[in-house]
Amino acid sequence: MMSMNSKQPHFAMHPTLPEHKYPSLHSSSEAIRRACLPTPPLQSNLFASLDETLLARAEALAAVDIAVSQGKSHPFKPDATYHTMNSVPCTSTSTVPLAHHHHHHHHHQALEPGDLLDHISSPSLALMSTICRFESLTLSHNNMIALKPILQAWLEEAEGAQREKMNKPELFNGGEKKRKRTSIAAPEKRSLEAYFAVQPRPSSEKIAAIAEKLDLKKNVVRVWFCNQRQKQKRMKFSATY
DNA sequence: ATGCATGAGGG
DNA sequence: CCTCATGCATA
Repeated sequence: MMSMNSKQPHFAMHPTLPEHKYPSLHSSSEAIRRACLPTPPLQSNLFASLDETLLARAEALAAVDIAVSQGKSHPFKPDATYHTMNSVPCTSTSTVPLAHHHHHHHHHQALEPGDLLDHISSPSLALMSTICRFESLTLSHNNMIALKPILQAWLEEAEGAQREKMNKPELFNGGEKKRKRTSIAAPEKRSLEAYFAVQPRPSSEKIAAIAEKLDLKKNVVRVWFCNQRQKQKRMKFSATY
């Protein structure tokens, strides 16, 4: 109905530092992406390359509580033949466990590495959403391929960062600004979809006209079309398979 | 789980 | 300007 978009011109002014939480992930992202581009499009072997163990390990790290509680009382089975060593005995890894199941026992032992794991290695909400899209097939093919090494790298980085994180004194804290997400109302969204159906790539002037008609910022409309095109491509891909 | 936003890279 | 991968906020 009305313009519910209460957004700031943050694209015109971003005074503070972008704060990279995962610099290693960022830098490796581009490198891996470019390294994966010249690879032949083997879509048939897509899921063959997506080792279940990789996702399983990521999910296990995401729910450290589970892995910890099980890791403490890890019973070695003499009859089990695990030469691959990375088989985390977590909860069968069906889907990403968003909830935190705290099966913490009150062990009064002297030192427990589990207590360390309990406070760190939060996989960050960003990575979580990526994992979600990974599993819900809302990622492009190239993206999926590129993500496999990234996930692998993250696993190792997380292991190394575990002790560093808890020693962190939280140096610069206080200048946190939340990004506002514009909410496009349903009627406006339906209009945009109608425009998109006839012209998925409108010109700058057309975008401006649409923006004025719907009482939205031009950039909001432009970004909406960009995102809509991305969504369109993903849907085409997932419809193929 | 998904919608809007950002940023790098390409043209 | 775009696409593409990804992040952050939200329903």
